[in-house]
Amino acid sequence: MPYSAEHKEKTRSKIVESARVLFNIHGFHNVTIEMIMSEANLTRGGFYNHFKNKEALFAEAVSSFLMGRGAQWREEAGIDLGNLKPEMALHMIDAYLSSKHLGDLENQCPMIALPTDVARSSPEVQNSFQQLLNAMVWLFEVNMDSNQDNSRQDALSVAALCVGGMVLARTMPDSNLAEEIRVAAHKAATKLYQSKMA
Amino acid sequence: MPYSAEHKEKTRSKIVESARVLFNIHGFHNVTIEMIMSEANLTRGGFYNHFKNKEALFAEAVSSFLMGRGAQWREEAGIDLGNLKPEMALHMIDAYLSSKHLGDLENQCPMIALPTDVARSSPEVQNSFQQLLNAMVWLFEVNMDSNQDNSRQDALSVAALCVGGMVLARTMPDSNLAEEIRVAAHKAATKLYQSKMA
DNA sequence: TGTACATCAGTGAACGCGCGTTCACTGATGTAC
DNA sequence: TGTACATCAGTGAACGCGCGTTCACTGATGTAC
Repeated sequence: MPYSAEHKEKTRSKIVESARVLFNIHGFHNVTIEMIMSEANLTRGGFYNHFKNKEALFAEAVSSFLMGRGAQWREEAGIDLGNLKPEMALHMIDAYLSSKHLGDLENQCPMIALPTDVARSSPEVQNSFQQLLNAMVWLFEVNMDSNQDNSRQDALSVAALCVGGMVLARTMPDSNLAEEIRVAAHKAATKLYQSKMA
Repeated sequence: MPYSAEHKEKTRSKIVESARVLFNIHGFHNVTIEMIMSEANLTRGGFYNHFKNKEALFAEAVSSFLMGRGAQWREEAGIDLGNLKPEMALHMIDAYLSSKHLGDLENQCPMIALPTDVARSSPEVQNSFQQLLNAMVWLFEVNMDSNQDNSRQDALSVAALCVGGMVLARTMPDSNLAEEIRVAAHKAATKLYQSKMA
């Protein structure tokens, strides 16, 4: 049994991570297997030792964000899932709708970078995407005052503001307008969340 | 001077329209020149009599929505730009965040169908996209009470809710969740607009 | 009015490149003895 | 402990298909006379 199982697992993760970054920046169709593998310091032929095809990798790349780079995001924003407090959802909104996040194409949330690609991809990819949204909505919802009505509805709306604001800001060629959108969505999301904050 | 200028203009529009529909449904990369031309009852070679390349057509397809199929949308929703009334912005929100709009992939707003493709495309395409957003924001802003503060900010937020809610709803594989998002965004957008309605 | 002509929108075959995928191979590693 | 061996992760060349783009051509149309 040459090469340990950990060895294989490790190169596999390297591939997933370089794919995540490249897909995020360039989009699914503009990234080639060759690009992904060479970014991971491998050659293209080895790809199929690890994945059925390009689309299967896409699903993994999207879902890897939640526990990978997304966890780092949460940490930097002071969000501790083991010890949640209602202010932490505010930090999430701050971090998500920050100009840093807008400019960080590499490590941006895939919901901003790839929604269109995902919508036209396989169910596996869409499920990965849905997990991301569910996690985000959960964070808002669980920190809202459970005595108030419609907290789920508002949690969903805050998520729509976060994603919608960033998707639009990312696409505008006029960066002043992009900033306006980002700031507006940030204020609206904060206000909406605070109105229901536990 | 064989073939009238109108003749050429007519087939040109036919190409733009079939491109708009196909891009909307399948995304930029999944549509071929061959598909576009045969949808317009033409053969692929003629394409370059009308457009510099595929991306130039993309820009036109996106911007054609505003005065083309988008105008039809507005009409059906009872929005008359020549005789605007504040309720008409509510109708816009209703129509935009309707389940009909969500399911109508062909004639959906390109901001929902194509944001990711546009973000990675040429400045021309991005300008077309920005026009769409500006038009939407303008409709909200101009109908808000100008005595109140931050009406532009709220207009931008309503737009972010409209687009974000629909982008997310379109991408969810779980259609119950998709509906939840759409309805939540609709309520939030309506409430936000009404709070500033003129 | 009818006919020859020039134009150019439209045709369809061909080109050439790039990319996803396959495949025969190689060589690093862990194991058996 | 050292050596032969089996495994399989990784290599890199090749395949084959599809697509954007080009090009020589054709034939429908408006114009000149």
